Amino acid sequence: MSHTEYPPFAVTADLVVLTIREDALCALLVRRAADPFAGCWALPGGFVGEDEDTDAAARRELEEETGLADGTVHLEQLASYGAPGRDPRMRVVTIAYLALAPDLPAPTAGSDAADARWWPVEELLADPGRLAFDHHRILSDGVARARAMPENATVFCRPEFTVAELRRACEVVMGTPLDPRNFHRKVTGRPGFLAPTGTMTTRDGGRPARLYRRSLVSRSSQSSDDFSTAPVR
Amino acid sequence: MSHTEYPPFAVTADLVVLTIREDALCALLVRRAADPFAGCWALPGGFVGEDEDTDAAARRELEEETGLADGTVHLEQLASYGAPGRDPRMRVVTIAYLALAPDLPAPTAGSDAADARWWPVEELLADPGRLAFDHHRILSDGVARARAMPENATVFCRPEFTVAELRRACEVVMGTPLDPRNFHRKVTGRPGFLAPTGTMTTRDGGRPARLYRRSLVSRSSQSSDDFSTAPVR
DNA sequence: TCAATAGTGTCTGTTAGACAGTATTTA
DNA sequence: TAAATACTGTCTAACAGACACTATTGA
Repeated sequence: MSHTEYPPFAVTADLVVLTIREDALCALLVRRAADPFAGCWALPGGFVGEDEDTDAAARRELEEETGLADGTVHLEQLASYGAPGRDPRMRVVTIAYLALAPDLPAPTAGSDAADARWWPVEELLADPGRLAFDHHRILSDGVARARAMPENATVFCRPEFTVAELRRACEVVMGTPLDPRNFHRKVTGRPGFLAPTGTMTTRDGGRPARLYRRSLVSRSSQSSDDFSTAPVR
Repeated sequence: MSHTEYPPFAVTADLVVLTIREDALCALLVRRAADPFAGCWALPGGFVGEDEDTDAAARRELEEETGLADGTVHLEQLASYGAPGRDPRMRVVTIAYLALAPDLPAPTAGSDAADARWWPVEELLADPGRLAFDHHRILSDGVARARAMPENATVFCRPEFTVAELRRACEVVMGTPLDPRNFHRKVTGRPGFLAPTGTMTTRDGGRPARLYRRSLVSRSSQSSDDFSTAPVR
């Protein structure tokens, strides 16, 4: 580019927020109050501020939408979407973020959202026309990413959780049943992955189970393989 | 955002183009002709056109810079970079792409580049102040991504290549020596990964080796594990 | 002949996954 | 006691990695 003229873009940070509710992977959607797509369900998000880092904008939107402090949530960049015409008003580039959150109370409707609620992703993915803009595609990409990293299923659990609870979270994310005994061995045998609290609980019934907390050991030292203990077809 | 006002951004598509030259992983850089950072080396790239898809802009820049037709090159989105102040002139959001290319003739200087050449990434990564803007960080992210997917090392090879040539490409990408025999068994034993051409070559010396072509079988059916046959320290 | 590289076979330790069996709670 | 869940042990098939060995070229 040899001269200083560049077309102006609007930039938004949009969120694929996933959680587990009633044994189903769910995504947070808001119902749009204004045109375009007024009344339609869409991913939460919004325009990036003039002096705002795009990552910071994502964190801000996340907190506005869920009320969640950072640290409880896993937040990472997903991808960018910049096809012309994806917003009928103007040229918009969207930077999508993937957020994995523990189960939350009913979400609060934001200022520009008529409504906000959790939807099972299976239902959403089955109907490509349900979401505004190209949000179906973004959601689909986000769910695929989440499924590819079941190691992060700990963020779907309470701060202190049992191995069985973590296993059920993994099962929901992956969509496959896992062998409880192999899962237990694998997950407890990985050094630095789970930190035992020393306490027990009987909230799952049966014999009391040890409670664990997510370990704070640096993630870099761990291989990123999953817990696939799928019992095969 | 309840009203229709959005700060304007410029959007660029920048490229981390990697190839292998003389057994070293190299990145394509251009020397900037204009301010800011005039005379400094930077990633190739440029502003996204008013009616241009961001992905298309990346492909266009790639072809302008390397003269390569699509199909010979592996191109994928890397990440977005949108911190305020990363371009001193104005607010710019950069969508970075990772391109893996076979060895190419000396690159042609573009219209806005005073010069263009390949640099060993090791040298570039060792000096964080060498590149313009935040391009050191982007390059670093791109190299990390490339190292994480040695399955794609075939794009660094000629259209028809031997197992040894593919192995050397993998070794360069991963930075580790690989056992030739185990590598051979693993790579030829993976169904649908390599397509034998039926011809042989002696260009590597010694006993003639079979030539292979990258197989066109859908990638989705393959597990994404690597070829790590590292002989350990 | 030797040197170099291609390609195959074989062994060993680790791991995934299947599943038996024991332990500890509530009803 | 039975039912439920937690946890441990063991077996097997597959696989990674180490390395011996044979095959086929050029010098």
